[in-house]
Amino acid sequence: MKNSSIDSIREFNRYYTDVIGLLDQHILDSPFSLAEARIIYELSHQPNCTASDLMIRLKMDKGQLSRILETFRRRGLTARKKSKLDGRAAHLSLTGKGQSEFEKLNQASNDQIGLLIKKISTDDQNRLLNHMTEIIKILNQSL
Amino acid sequence: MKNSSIDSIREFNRYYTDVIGLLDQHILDSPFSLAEARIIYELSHQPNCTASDLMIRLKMDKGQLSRILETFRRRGLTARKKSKLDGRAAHLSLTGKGQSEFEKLNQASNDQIGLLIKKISTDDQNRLLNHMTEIIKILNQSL
DNA sequence: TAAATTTAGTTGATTTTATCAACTAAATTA
DNA sequence: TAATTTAGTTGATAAAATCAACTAAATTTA
Repeated sequence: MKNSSIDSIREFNRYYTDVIGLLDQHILDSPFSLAEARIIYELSHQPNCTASDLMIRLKMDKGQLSRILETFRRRGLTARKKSKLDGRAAHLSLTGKGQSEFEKLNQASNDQIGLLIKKISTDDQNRLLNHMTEIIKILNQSL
Repeated sequence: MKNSSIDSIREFNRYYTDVIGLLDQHILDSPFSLAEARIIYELSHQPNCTASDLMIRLKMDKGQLSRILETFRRRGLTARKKSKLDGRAAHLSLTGKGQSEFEKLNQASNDQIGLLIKKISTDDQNRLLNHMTEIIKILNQSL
C-alpha cells in the first residue's frame, strides 16, 4: 500500500479522535467518568453479564473495574446476584436508578449527535451512515 | 433524523474507538505516553509552534503541557527559542534526537496500519480511503 | 480423587495523568 | 498609565490506570 494512503488513514484517525472527543464531552456534565459511562452502557445492553465479560469487552483492568462496580453498588446503580453455575462469578444488572442514569446519558449522547448532524442534508446524512457501515464491513475483514 | 440513524453513528463511534485504541497500542512499547506522542507529532508537523498553539490544537491543559515540554527539554528532544515578537512566548522545535524519536513513532504507527489493512484487497483499500475522506467532507459541514 | 493450575473477583500500593488555582512577566486594551 | 488579558510555570490535589498479592471457586491432570 502506498504511503500516502496510510497517511490518509492516519489523518482520518486524528480527525475522528477529535469527533469522538467532542461527542464524549457531555459526560463531563454527568456524575460519571468516561470509563463509568461505558460500563453503564454495557450493563444496559448486556444485562446479567459478569465483571469478566465487561473486562474483556471494555479491555479494562480488573482492579479498576472491580472498584468502579463497587461504587456503583454503593450508589445503588447496580445489583449483583451470584451465578448458580460459577460460585466465583456474579451477574450484574442496572437497578431502576441505574437504568434511569443510563437513560440520561443515552439521551445526552443522542442529543450531542443530533447537534453534530442537524445542519447536514438528509442525503448527506444517509451517505454518512453508508460510509460508516462500509468502513466497518471492510475493516471487519481484518479485525 | 431517525433514532436508528443515530444508533448507527454511535455504533460506528464505539467500533472506531476500538480501532483507534488498537492502532495506538504501539505507543505502549515506546518511551512516550499517548499525550507525549501526540505532542511530538505536532512538533514535527508544526515546527516553531508555541506551547499555546499546542494547547489549542491538542486541547490539552496548559499545566500538563508545560510539564511535558519541560521533560522533553531535559531529555534533549526539543529546543526552544524566545519569540522576537512576543517576549512571553517560545517557539518549539524537535532536536535531531527528537526528530529521530518522532521517526520511530511514525514508523511504528505506519506499520500498525499496514498490519491492519494488509489482508484487504486493493479495491477495498481504495474504497476504505474514499469512505474516510467522504466522512471528513460531510462532517466538516458541521465542525 | 488428590494435587496442581487456572479463573473470577477483591484489595493494597503505587504511578501516571489530569485538573485547578495561584503566580510572574510580557502584551494589549481602555 | 492603569487595568486587563495572555503565555507560560509551578504547586497542590484529585482522578485514573497499573501491577501485584491474595482468596475462593472451578478446572485440569496425573
